[in-house]
Amino acid sequence: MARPAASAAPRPGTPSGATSSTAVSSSAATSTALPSFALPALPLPVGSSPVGRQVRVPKTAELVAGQLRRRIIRGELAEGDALPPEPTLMAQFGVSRPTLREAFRVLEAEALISVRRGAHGGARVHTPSPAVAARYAGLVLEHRGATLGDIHQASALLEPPCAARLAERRNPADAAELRRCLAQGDAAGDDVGALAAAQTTFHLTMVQLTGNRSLALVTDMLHHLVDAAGAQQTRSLVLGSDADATRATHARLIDLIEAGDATAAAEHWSRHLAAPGHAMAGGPADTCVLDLLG
Amino acid sequence: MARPAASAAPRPGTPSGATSSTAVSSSAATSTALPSFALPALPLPVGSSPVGRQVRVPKTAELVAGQLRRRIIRGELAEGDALPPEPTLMAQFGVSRPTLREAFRVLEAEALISVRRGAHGGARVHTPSPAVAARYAGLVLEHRGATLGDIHQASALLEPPCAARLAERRNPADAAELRRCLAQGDAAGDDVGALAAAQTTFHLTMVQLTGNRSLALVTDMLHHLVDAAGAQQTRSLVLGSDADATRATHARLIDLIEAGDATAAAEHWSRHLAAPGHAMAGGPADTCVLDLLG
DNA sequence: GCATATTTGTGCGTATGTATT
DNA sequence: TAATACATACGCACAAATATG
Repeated sequence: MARPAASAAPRPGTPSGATSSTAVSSSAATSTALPSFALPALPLPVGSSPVGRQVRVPKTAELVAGQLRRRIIRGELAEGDALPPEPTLMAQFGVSRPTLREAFRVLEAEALISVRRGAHGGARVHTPSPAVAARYAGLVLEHRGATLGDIHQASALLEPPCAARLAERRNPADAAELRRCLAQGDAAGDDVGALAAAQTTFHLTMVQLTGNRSLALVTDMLHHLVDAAGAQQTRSLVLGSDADATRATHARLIDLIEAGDATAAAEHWSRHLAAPGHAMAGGPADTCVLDLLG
Repeated sequence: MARPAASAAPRPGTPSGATSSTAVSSSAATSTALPSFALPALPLPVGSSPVGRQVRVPKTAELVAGQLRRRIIRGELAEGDALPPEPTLMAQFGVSRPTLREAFRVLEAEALISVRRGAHGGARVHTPSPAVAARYAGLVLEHRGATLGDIHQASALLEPPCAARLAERRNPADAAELRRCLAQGDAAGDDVGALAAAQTTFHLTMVQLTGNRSLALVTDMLHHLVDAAGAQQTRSLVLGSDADATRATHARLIDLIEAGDATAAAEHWSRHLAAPGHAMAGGPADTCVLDLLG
């Protein structure tokens, strides 16, 4: 005997009686409050050309995590929303507690939820953050032995074209936004942390104004990585040159953008990023391999 | 009673008697074969300026996953290596099976291990792949409503400077490597899948030859995303223009690199990526928001 | 301080899949 | 082809830690 009530969901993945692929999708609540989700037929990620593809039977927890993940990414579950308590979710998904907890750990590792215990605890939803994307990219880079200078070089190659694009379109709002970042740095005063953050924000904002979300994300990820790496090891290099010089350089970029001189803006920014104080190009960071995760 | 043997590890995270931060680091094996890892004092990822930082007590499974993850990233565990069976790991880490399984699910979601059951099954180690990094970046982008065209624009802005750099340094080996990619595409023949793969490889190789691992990773991620998105929805757009034209364009880039004309190479590549056939700039993909994960 | 709600970690049993014989 | 042994997958129930009011 044992496994007396294996719940309604008959372990998807095994081709039992799943003839109708159209999920039941019960219209709202019947009487008990268990309508929301149910594990549908698995998508079976078959790939490309070779007809026979390696099959990887997805574990139940993976399916549950996938369901919740999709709802979060789609925006059906927004930042701060509370997920139902464990017993409710167990009933809704038709899985046991260990399985549900496995799904929770996965989503928690992706920073898509955070689980607190105690009264009024439970799982809370979070917006997918560039920091997590950066973390995984950092894993790959660390495994490949990339250096800190490598990452900075990438920024140095990526950002100048963005500056050029801003100069080309010559939108007054862009310059205004950048000046606001400049002011934010001025307001930082003695707080070196706030000053560094403001300078990072300047770079990121510049790319964001381009309007390209992918470039903005990549830039954000790269800056996250230098922050994470720099926080661990070489805390000294940060702000190598004095703040006044960088401020002036940033201000000059805004002028060039306003003037509409694309090539000058790109070249200016390229020089700025190659400067030893800021960029540590060819400097010590070039030989300093990443070591995130302690 | 119950919880009869809570094992040696007294649940790190609780500041019990962890006065000595230097881990014990037992010198190899004592007598029984459980020497390898033990959960050390948690790193406590305290952040930046504000002294009081939000504390997030790490779950045990998270710690176990972190240990294994680090060993994989550091290269101590290489591709294909088999992890010990569950009972052994349970003893080594001093955790129960559900906890260990939670850690397994996390690492499996990160594609750092794959667990098969049955005889000679168990967890097998995998190299961190750009595909996973791309998946998480894709989550962020999808949540932010980025379009397929957005991603392509990023590539279009990122790759030309790489072409310029190759032209500047004028290394014969670079041209040779690119010609090999070209030949690979020629060998594809009628197989459109192989042809598309070869063309993607050309782009990626071009960036890889730059020597910058971060740029290579980012480029790889972007291409992974268009592949994943394109595989789902608009399978038609792929290879919009005929293959001969793109082949000629690719070949021309090699010539410009060999000639050492950096600006021409960059401009040529920029035009190539902006071409409607290849780039779908301003085309239908511009309004086509990402929809990975079904 | 105490009651309550909620997650956390654990032990153990059964089911199922996989390779070997 | 069938039997068998191995290893994970999933389930249930209990005790402990924890945060709220």
